[in-house]
Amino acid sequence: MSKTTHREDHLKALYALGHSGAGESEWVSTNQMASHLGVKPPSVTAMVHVLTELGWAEHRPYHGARLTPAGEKLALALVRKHRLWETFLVERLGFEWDEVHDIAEQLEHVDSVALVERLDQYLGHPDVDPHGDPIPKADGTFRNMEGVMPLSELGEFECAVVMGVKANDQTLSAMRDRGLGLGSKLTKNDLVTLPQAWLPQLMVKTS
Amino acid sequence: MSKTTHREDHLKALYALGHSGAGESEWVSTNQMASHLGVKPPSVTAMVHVLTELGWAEHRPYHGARLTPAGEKLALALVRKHRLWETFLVERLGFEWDEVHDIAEQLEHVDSVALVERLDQYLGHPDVDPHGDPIPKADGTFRNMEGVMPLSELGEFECAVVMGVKANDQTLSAMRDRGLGLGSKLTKNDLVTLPQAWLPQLMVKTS
DNA sequence: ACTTTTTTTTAGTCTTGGCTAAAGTTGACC
DNA sequence: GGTCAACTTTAGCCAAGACTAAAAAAAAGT
Repeated sequence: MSKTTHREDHLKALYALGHSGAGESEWVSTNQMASHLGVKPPSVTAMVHVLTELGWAEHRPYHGARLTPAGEKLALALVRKHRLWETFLVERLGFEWDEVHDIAEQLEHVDSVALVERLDQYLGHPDVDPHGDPIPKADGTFRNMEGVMPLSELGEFECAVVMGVKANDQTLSAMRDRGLGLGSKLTKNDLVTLPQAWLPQLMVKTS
Repeated sequence: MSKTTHREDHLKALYALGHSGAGESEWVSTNQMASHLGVKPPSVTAMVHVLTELGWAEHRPYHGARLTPAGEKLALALVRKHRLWETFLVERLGFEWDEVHDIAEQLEHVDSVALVERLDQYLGHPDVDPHGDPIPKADGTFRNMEGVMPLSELGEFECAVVMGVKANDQTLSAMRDRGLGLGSKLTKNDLVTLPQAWLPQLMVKTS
């Protein structure tokens, strides 16, 4: 692994372990980090010092470490890359959802802003990855998922907007042929005219 | 870079420098390797010893190194990955052919046989990459490149088709600006109007 | 409050791959 | 054949990140 990759792994661990709860960035213990990364505690201490030096983390000795805002931004970019690649592997290459983590783990360390942005565009700016985890946007914000649900669960509604689609290439292609895409407006009528199999795949929000 | 990535880089250098001519695997000098990899000669000597130990290269001191059949097989797998990723980047993500080398350089080190095979399938088992270089098959064989030669060696001809380009990113970009690409048709007239430096770089076939 | 256990940090070593400087080979030119 | 230049290898050092063992701090138990 490159120097950069090592740092990125520790950043991601800090992010993953510090955001398990709902709130802000929490203090993460050295032991937690070590077992998460499959490494011994002294190695973590050393790397935390490096991250602190870089301004990406802060360290309270014998207490733990947590990301600074700068570190959090970098961690979010990594999460974004990871989830975009997982989405690609499942939706385009046909992997199963449980096969992609290790591969995405490698792909996420590829360094190219242009690559990430083109991949995002190619995938249709997905809001969530194949596991249902939200994909951060380029600016580090998450799409507001408030009120977004499958069309099949919507019940009574007048007008809804397509916020996302969970379907394979073939279905996506068929949907596109019917003029369906992100932002498409749907009415009650579509509930009966659209193929019934699509209803749970269309993530929508009333408007 | 990981241990593996370093070894792979040296394997690829041995392959690239040892197959510039048409024939078999040639002896490659330490200096050649070093300048190709952007590294000092002693570092190359050390890594060649490692590759020798692994049975991937043989070393004649003060003479050079070359791949063993086992090493060649591994190198071909890397070339395959590199060219498949380049094809993906250009054909699916919309990159220009002069933008993709550095990214593919990173992607080729991702370790997953399943990923390469699915990518190959996703791209429709392409025979050549965006530069026209042949993509080795999984078994290490190439498509037939019969009749393809540099434009500079073509001699008399009426009409030729560009089958491949051997140039760095800058030159590729300049070629694109002149409307040159894979499949471009050339006439006798182009021999004088095109930059003379390009003639040995344009791999063509009469038609 | 004191002792004991757990956790964390520091100290020191190993591996890998880079480097410079020096020594050894090769080969070319008189 | 001898000398000199170029190239290659060896020797010895540095950096990064892993590890073990030992010291230091915090937490827990009595």
